[in-house]
Amino acid sequence: MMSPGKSKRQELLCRYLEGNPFLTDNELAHMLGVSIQTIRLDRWGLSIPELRKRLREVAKGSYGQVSALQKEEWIGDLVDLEPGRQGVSILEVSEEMTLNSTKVARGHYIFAQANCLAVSLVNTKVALTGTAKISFKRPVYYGEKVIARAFISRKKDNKFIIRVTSKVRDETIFQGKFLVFAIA
Amino acid sequence: MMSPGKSKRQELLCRYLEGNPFLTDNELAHMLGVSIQTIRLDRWGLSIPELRKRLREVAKGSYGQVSALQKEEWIGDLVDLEPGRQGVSILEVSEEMTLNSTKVARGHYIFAQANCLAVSLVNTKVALTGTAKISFKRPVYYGEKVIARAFISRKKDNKFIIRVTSKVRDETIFQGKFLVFAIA
DNA sequence: CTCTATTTTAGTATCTGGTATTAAAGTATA
DNA sequence: TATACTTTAATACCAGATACTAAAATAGAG
Repeated sequence: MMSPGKSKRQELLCRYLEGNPFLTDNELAHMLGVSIQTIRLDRWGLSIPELRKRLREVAKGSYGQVSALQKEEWIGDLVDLEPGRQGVSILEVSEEMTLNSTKVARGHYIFAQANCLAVSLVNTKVALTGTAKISFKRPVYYGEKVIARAFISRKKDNKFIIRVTSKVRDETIFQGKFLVFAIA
Repeated sequence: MMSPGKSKRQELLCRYLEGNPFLTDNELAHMLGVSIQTIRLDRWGLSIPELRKRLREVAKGSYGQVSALQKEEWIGDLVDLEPGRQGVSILEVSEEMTLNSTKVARGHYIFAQANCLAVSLVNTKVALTGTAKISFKRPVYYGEKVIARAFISRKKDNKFIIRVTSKVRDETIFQGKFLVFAIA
């Protein structure tokens, strides 16, 4: 049997580190009122890596994400684009896009992909979405690749009506009609 | 005068570290074909901190962002919520949300705020957007605070029709009608 | 070519935040 | 009281540095 003091302390230790992964063993030892050796034993028992490795992980994890999310200016990878005519974009549903309880992608990511693609079809410096009528046909899951195809269905002056259909394999999961304004 | 070898090497050093901040002095010394002491002198001259501090910075920088972006699960700050009835959310348009040439927020952020709010009104573990009819009334600019108000306008079984109106001050900038499904 | 200044390398002591290991206390508990 | 679990201690070692001193290599000017 594990003594209640130990398991309680280990729980606390986890909570502290979740709240602040930048704590050293020394600081933890003071916070929990035990020796540094006990902290190391606990970490070992809970297989929590040392500070430097924790930092490395956080840093690495974010390093990929920084460029992934800050460049999330455009959601989805443009794989084909004929400005003024049609375009295709692919989006692989990553973990950040999903509701954490389920593995379902949040609707606005699917929308964002379609919106980005629609706007990029318009061949001007700036284009803005005016109205949109959209419909999510079925949930999209973590890991699935969403292929969005867009084409301009009508054009008048600076107004474009663009239709976007997003599919996973051959199944349509999203459809939308966007009214986009081009701005000189 | 600084020897050309030195300034060239320092430029390279910067580029290497920009590309990969995880490099140790030792690795840099090998890459640049000089001794480790030279690398340290160069770092000192360029006031580049040691590996561990660089990692700390990257990790810290991203730690703020992790909670800002990974919790970007919900876009906008919920300021009022009566589940099953109505809710209010505020979103301040930050730089990342804008098109970089102009200062106009990209439509999908405005949509995301509304979508998050609509979904959160439904008082179940998981809720998904089925269809939506939305309209962007005018562009929203960097720094503006968007206040989205949502209410359930109809309900039948597990289907909810939710209307969202987003305003900047007293001006309506977005309206949307969402059909949301609750999932047990 | 020589003298001087800059640049580079070497070496040593020290620090932090650990790992790994062995051993000895302290504490419960049957 | 004997046994098992838990905690602390002590020691040797490592990576990746700082800080400092000093010597070698190289460049440039007269």
